[in-house]
Amino acid sequence: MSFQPYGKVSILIAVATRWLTGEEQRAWRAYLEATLLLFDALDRELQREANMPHAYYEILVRLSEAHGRSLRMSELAERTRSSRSRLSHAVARLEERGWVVRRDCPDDRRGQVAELTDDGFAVLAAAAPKHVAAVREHLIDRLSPHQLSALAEIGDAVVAGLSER
Amino acid sequence: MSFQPYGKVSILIAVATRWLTGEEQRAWRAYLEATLLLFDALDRELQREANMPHAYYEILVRLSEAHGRSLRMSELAERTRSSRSRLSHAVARLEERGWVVRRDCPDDRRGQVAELTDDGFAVLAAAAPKHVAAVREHLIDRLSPHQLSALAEIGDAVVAGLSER
DNA sequence: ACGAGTTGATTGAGCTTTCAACCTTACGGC
DNA sequence: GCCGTAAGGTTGAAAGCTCAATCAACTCGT
Repeated sequence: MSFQPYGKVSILIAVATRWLTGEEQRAWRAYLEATLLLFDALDRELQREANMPHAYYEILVRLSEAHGRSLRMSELAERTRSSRSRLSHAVARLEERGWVVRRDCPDDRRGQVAELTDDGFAVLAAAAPKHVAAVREHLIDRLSPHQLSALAEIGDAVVAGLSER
Repeated sequence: MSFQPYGKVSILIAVATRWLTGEEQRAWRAYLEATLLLFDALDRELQREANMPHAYYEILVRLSEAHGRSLRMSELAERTRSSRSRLSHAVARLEERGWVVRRDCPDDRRGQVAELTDDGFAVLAAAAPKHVAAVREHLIDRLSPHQLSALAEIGDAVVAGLSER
């Protein structure tokens, strides 16, 4: 019987590990596999059609939805679930392309505000239809209404556990 | 009314885009957010505890489960849902660390076989408990049995759509 | 048996992400 | 007001991933 890094019952040195049961393993692996495939597909599609990775698209999305199409860097980082460092680098690239501008924050001299430019908005508007179509084709349209709401609840449960401090 | 890159009904130049409905958008965003948070957490945990990214862990897992703890590169790439290029780079790093060895494939002279070493196995065995605990804590234990089976089915549906040639 | 096309795998360049270090500015207590 | 600490944000280096190019070996049709 070989070692099973998700499923084996194995008495070891330190703590008794609660390995995954068959059902749990099946769910985790299906989810993992689906997510790898889906994100790869979406990333490739966006790269091909709009010349940006998905993370950049999400930055543009969040900015486009914000009042004045602008957000504090820290706020933008939270909304995109990105590290500050990642966001800093990404916004620097977006700024080079003229899709975003950074300005000083009026009420906090440490702060920076990122704002979506008209060019950036146009790029987003041009990219959105194909991206949404891909999300639909690969995820949404493959699920029943019941599965769709289950997915939302599952997502919420996971987010609730991880988004605290 | 502002542009909504997932949800707006907008008549544009070329094709009528089927934007996401409120429900659909909610599911997609919850799933997206959950996945970003979860994968980040798992990656950081693995990096901290075992000094490897999650993709490397999965390579070791798949090898550990295979007959003779070894697999053709192309087979390993498929099972880990990785590109060949990514796998090549990754196995090169794993080989540097002595966790994997590559040898020529006996029946196809183009082929390479990756094999998990004893060291690699030991590293995997040492990393597994904490990794499984993290998967459990952040995902599995937050879901009801019903949600768990729903997640498996959702995953299967998405995989079915994307894994075809 | 031979050439065209395909498959298996690797490589290097360029880009993104991570991590830790850093600087500046704000805040809270005394 | 001053000091210690926390918060906002950036930076550079190291590491991983992607893409296109490459090369060798296999397959199939004729």
